[in-house]
Amino acid sequence: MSSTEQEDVRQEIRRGRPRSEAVERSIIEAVVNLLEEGAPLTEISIERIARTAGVGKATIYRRWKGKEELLCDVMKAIEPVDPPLPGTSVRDDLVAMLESLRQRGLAQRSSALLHNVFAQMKSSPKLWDVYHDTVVVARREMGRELIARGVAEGAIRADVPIDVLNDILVGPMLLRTVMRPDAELPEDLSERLVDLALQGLKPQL
Amino acid sequence: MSSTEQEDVRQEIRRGRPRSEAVERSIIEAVVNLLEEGAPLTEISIERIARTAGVGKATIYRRWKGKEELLCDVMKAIEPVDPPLPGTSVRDDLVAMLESLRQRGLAQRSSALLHNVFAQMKSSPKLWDVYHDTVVVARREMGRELIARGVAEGAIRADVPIDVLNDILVGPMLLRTVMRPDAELPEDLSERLVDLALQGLKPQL
Amino acid sequence: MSSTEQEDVRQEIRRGRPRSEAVERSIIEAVVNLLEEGAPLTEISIERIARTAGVGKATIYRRWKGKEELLCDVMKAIEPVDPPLPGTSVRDDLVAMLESLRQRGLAQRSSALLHNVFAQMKSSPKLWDVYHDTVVVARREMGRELIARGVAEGAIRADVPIDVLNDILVGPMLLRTVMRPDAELPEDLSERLVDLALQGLKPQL
Amino acid sequence: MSSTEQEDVRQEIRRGRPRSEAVERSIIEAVVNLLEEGAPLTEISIERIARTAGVGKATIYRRWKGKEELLCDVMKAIEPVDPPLPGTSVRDDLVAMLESLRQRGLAQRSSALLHNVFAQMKSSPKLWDVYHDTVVVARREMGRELIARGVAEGAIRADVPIDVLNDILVGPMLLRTVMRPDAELPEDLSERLVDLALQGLKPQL
DNA sequence: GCCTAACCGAGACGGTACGTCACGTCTTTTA
DNA sequence: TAAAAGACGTGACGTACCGTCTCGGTTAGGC
Repeated sequence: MSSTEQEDVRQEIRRGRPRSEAVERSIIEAVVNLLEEGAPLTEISIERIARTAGVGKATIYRRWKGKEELLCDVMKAIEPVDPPLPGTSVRDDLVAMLESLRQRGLAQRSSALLHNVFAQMKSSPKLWDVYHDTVVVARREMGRELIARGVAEGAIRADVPIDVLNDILVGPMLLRTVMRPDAELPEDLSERLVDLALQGLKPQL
Repeated sequence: MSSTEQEDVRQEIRRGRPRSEAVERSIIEAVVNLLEEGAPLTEISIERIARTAGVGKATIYRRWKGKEELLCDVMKAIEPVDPPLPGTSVRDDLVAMLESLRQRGLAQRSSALLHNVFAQMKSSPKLWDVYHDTVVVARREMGRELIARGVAEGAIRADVPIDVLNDILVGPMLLRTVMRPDAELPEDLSERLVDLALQGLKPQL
Repeated sequence: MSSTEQEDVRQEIRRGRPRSEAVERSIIEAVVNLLEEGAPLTEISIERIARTAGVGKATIYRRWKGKEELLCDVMKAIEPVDPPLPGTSVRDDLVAMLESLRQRGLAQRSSALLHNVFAQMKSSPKLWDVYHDTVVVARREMGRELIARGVAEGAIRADVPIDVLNDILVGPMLLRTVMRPDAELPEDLSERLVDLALQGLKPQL
Repeated sequence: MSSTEQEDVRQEIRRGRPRSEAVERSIIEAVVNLLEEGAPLTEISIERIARTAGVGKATIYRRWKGKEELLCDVMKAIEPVDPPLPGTSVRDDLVAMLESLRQRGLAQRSSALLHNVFAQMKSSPKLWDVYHDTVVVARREMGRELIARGVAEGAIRADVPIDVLNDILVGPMLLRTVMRPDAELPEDLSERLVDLALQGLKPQL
């Protein structure tokens, strides 16, 4: 199901030969393969995708309006699902949330595929927007709920807007994974960042 | 001065007609104008730049190897210089550092030019790398020195690697300016972020 | 009745839903309409015909092998029948034969439909061939019989092959109508051409 | 020199790299080769021409607006020049004029190239028009002058419009060569047609 | 005051990809 | 089984840029 027609759920009787799902899959798979070969986004032309997928160009344009829309669907196909939170304590859940970000960062470095998508997803504004609207916003919502729980439990101060608190927790890890692709990501990084955020940077007594 | 020939400083006797600096300027200015008109990076073709600048294509290729290299020089031309730190205290300097980031974020939203460059600078890896190597790294160095001073003065705990501390301070503001272009950036944001980072998120006694 | 299945007259028991004759008519009518709108043959695609006729493409391909065969049937549908000869004299019959050619020429100029078909029937060799084999050859046969009668009656010299005589009579009118679409076709042209051909171009005593 | 820019004779200073005549030649030659291989006009796509000529598509479109204009220039390149008239007598000149038409007809049958061009030149109205305007009209003018001379010399009757006389002479041969490609063209055909036209079809005393 | 080399604008050149259209075949549902 | 609808692989269309390559014409230093 392409992103352009998601709203087509209404029971319009689709006439004529139905679109082949196999074709849809092979197109997305072709993009994934090209990405895995390390091809930069600019070199992944629609014509090459069609050739790789063994598909006509028109078949691609019938489903997506352009390369960007197609890539959005590809991204959705690759994007891993966030793991459930342990739920033992607010602090542990915060650590788990950051840990999933760290894992994603590691995945980017190990998998040629993810690396390519993320490193160059900065490419198109639309692609970035979709990523932002689906992944980022969803995760932010998760963070907000978590922090609200912490505030209610008295573990987190109540005199600061939740969004600011969220940024303070998520920002550092995101800075490391997205903007500093060369930085190390030690195993205990999530714990340290959460604890530092909670306790502050001032010397402890 | 183009990035491709910086090493050409050695006193090779350049014969023939020297390259016109006016041409160089008008090319960069053309890109800036196109960017200001809101044209997405993909639509800014070399041919269009040449047309806008009233210049032959070869004249561009004589100076830069491609669009990316040209854009790197354009970026250098528009990138504002960081303001000096007040130096009154480590806390004030940290606030000033974050404040310069916040100003940049505001500029991106107000100036069509900066907005375009940044929002889509995620475009090309090379462009990103140049930005990273020149601007980001430079600013990180500034942060590192600042924090080192804070540690020496006893204002910041010494048991955490400086890079981690830096990320904790810079990350939240960067998250707000770069990755959440829709978020508000209140005037006292820098102060609040610094203070929160220093004091921690736990409820204060 | 399509040209591809003319030999299908034998009483093969046709099973399943019978082909709709109305569909057949509406397809040919669609072509005629498009032709009347002045569309050049190249722009009359099978898809457009199907759309105009409100018919599936397959329904067309089930009946004709391609556009040319379809057009042949269309041509048969619009080609007017030759009027009968008066039979009063050989000379009058020759005039009547040429007159029917002249009428056709005038029709081409007045009717957008005929004009289009003829002016560009030069299009496809197959279409031309069909026209030649059905219309031209048939008319030639008519001319041959007429001239043979004239020779038998002593009105036409017997020392020249009939085909040559036929060409001498028909050629000038055809040249005017087909190859010189701008030329005038005065009412007495047929008479004058026949008389000139009979009497010769030399000055009369 | 392409047909689209013939009027560019005015001494405009041509700037930029001049168009290569070799390229121009190789394009036309490519079309000629494809025609000689017997490819029907419809199968001779611009892309195939470009491929055969080892040339970019844009290079073709830079010179000609489309396939038709290109074919017009190709036709000019193939079209043989009419031989000079003997001038001994009006009758001999008329025979020579018809003979050149007959030769052209024979050439069409022998050379795969000419055959293809003429047999399918009926293709495009534009191509036909160009042929008409350059070749046909020119030849008609030749015929008109010839006949006017005959009338002045008293060899041809003066009471008939020259154009009609011309059609009576040229029509039969044209009918044979263009519209009846299967007909025989005996060596003495030109003489016989001229003599028959002059003397008339009535039995001679 | 030439000479010559490199510059400059313009634009032609062989390519590649674009997004659209039509081809003729196929695969659905509905009749 | 036919019919309407429309998806499918194919391939041409005409356009836009790519990066390279000529052109005629400038514009400097070195002779």
